[in-house]
Amino acid sequence: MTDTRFDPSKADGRWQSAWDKAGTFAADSNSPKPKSYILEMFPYPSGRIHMGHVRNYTMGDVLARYKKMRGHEVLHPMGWDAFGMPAENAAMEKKVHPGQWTRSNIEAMKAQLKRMGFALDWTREFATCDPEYYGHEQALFLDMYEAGMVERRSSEVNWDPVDMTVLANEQVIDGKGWRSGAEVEKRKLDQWFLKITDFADELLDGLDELKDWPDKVKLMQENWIGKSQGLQLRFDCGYGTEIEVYTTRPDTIFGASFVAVAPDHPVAEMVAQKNTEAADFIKQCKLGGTTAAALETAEKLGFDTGLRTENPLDVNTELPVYIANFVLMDYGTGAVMGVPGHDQRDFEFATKYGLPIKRVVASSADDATKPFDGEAESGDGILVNSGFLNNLSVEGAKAEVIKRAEMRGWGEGTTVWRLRDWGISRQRYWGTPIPIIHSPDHGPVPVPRDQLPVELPEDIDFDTPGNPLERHPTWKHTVCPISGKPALRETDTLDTFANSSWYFLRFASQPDGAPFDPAEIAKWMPVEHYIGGIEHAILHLLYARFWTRALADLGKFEVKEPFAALFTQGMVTHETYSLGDGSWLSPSEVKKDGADWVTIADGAPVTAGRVTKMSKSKKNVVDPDNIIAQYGADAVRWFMLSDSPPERDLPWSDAGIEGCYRFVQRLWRLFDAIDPAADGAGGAGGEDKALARKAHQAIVAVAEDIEALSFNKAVARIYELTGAAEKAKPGAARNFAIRAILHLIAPMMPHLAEEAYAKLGKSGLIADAAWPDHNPGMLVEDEVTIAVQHKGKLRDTLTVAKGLSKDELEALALASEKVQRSIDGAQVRKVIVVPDRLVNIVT
RNA sequence: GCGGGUGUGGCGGAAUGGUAGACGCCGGGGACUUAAAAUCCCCUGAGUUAUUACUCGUGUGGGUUCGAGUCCCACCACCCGCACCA
Repeated sequence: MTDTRFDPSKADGRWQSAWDKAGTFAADSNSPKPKSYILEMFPYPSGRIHMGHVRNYTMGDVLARYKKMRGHEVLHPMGWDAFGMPAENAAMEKKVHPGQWTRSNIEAMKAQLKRMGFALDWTREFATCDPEYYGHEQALFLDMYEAGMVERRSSEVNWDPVDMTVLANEQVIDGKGWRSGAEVEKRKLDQWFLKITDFADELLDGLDELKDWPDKVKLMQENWIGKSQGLQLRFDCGYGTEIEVYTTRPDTIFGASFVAVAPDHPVAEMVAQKNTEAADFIKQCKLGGTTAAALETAEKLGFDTGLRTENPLDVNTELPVYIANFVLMDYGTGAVMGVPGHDQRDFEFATKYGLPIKRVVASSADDATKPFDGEAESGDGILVNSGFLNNLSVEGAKAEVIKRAEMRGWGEGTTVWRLRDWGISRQRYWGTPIPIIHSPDHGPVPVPRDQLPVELPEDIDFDTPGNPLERHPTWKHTVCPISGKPALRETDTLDTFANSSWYFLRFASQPDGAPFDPAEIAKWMPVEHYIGGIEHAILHLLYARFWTRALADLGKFEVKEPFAALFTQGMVTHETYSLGDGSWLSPSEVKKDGADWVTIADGAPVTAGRVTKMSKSKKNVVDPDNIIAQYGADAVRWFMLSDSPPERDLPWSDAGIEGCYRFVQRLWRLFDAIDPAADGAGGAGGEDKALARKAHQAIVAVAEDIEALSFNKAVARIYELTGAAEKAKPGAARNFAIRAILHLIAPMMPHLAEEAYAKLGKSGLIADAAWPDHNPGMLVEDEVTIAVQHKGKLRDTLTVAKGLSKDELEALALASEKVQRSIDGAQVRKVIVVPDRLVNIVT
């Protein structure tokens, strides 16, 4: 009873080294135990760990430690998603080599992660910028290349005409280059693509197997893949010109009032050759960025080509052919038929250019002439004003039009995917070099396997914009592997999403001469729980699923889906602070003065603003390191798990972390209160039994909560049991409850748990201990509280023995004085009884 | 613009269609102390009221039901993603 305070500054480091020394968290693939692979999305080494990482890795850590207590052999690895643009930006701004910058960031962040006491297997650590890792990635790329999964074709990029460089979407701000401020243009380049569309069907169907993925993520992926059934039809424009159009609404064909093609459609280009106005319009369309959001929010512009076509089902209608900026060459056929009445985009376009808006779907035949209320109607109904389609349902009309088109030969029913092939070329230095040699005689040729990895040159400069690999004096000059004649290396590097598309396989096994070992993959994969941010719901997760399927197709292993269960956690948020001039202040620069906020420096008034995601730009960040130093890792971990459900945002608060620290100390005092002499004492009656029951219930409930990742509920249970144990009299039941609490918190507050475990004289580590057993007979309550309602409103509650019959409950409820007063002599018409729950009396 | 989500006290949140607000934070009152810190106890959705009790209350407006935070319809606000940020 000498240590009245738990001192994390001493205990944290002690147990972190103890785990390291014992190799507690090194995964043994030869263990006979059931395997659990717990993985959190690995971080980009930006320089500092942020609270989002802390939250993410704390959740995974609790699961990993819990599974270990449950007798599983756990793989819980960590590494670094180390390629990417920030390193190049640092190189330009701070004149430091991207590799050196990245390596020192990794070192700093690893030390921070260690201070959190995460149960990680550091023996499997790697960074994607390790030549060994990206060398294997190059080999996998060549495997895909040789299997016909890779293609080279022309595609648009954001081009900065002043800096003469390709820009990422995030570097385009309001259509202008972030550094030069120049108007960005779309420019076509030859680039490499992975043919993910060949897997579209599989990736869509595979979603059904993912029982433990959130429905919202599966729905987002489903919509992204975007399988649609429709009609591909041809419009004859005369002069031997035909426009192939794809539509998902063939039923509305009688409502068509124009045809529009993409600015880079062959027909648009043909028109532009003879018509300078058309050429100018297309040039206009090339301004601005390439993102879908930019294209779709831009004002809808069209150019009348002068070409005219006719509706194949309604030859009396002449349809103008437009070039339109909202039509995408990449989707469908690059041309659409415009039906303004039943498509909002077409409606706006038709309104702007004075084209007819015709109703062809209505809720009933009587509404055939009903005017539109300022917008298109895309809902269901029956066909009107549509000749032989009249009175058919939308679905029936679709089938009828497709049937007729196929019969007459002017179109056919087809499936179209929204998903596009994955452009993986990046005109940048800090990435995986694409292992291809451009031979003057043989075209693109794979780099021979024995020459892998193709390593990045170290001596590069970032003094001028553009790709340093392209400018390097010697690196790209090599010889053709076939002819031996001089040839040039591919200077594009792989999209960094490629690096994160197979890292989980490398964590599971890392043999010397191969990317991974199929036997080890079979032992560990799929990942049992994958945890990360919702922002990765589509791209990263779809690409990782694709690589896994592609590699399985190549016969590398059997697993088709990499992540059995997915969990997407919310962000860590914080209040924002700003001065009158709108400049942001960090939480460490402000303090509370009564009800107001002021600067610490000179007491100037501060406006406390909205609670938003912690971000450097708004300065509303709290550095985990400072918090760990002040409160210890366990208080921080507890905060990350408390209160907010893990899938929702977690608002950081100083009061909250202080509360967590107080709870750490409260537990420490409670653990001190175990009295081994009382273990044999105490009966099974009254309070003792109630506390013992609470403890048994908590053991079951906390386990269920952790398995469901409902950490906030587990935390609330532990608070409840702690409160009950504190109030209880010393005795066997109390000792049992306290020991249970010690084990229940072990995955969440491992340093405190180890310290208390040792102090209780236990040998070994609680990290290696088992989850406590419970007695099923101790779970059942023998009394229940019944709600008694009159006309749906609560009038009284009754505490009764569990399992009373409906009649008994009804009698008891009617006997209640409060209920009688409420009924006030009115006639009872109906009584609803839910056993062990409630009685509702209706008068 | 399109796709997906979220909305409950001062704050974070809990609640198989069945007692709304568990648990935590903040706040108020008290105990201990020379004093403070720490700790412990009590109160704490709003309103009316005798501490009895009643009314209102889960983003807004409708609906289904004996009973709706939960189900249905319409709307509002905010957040995430949109293919070269990771």
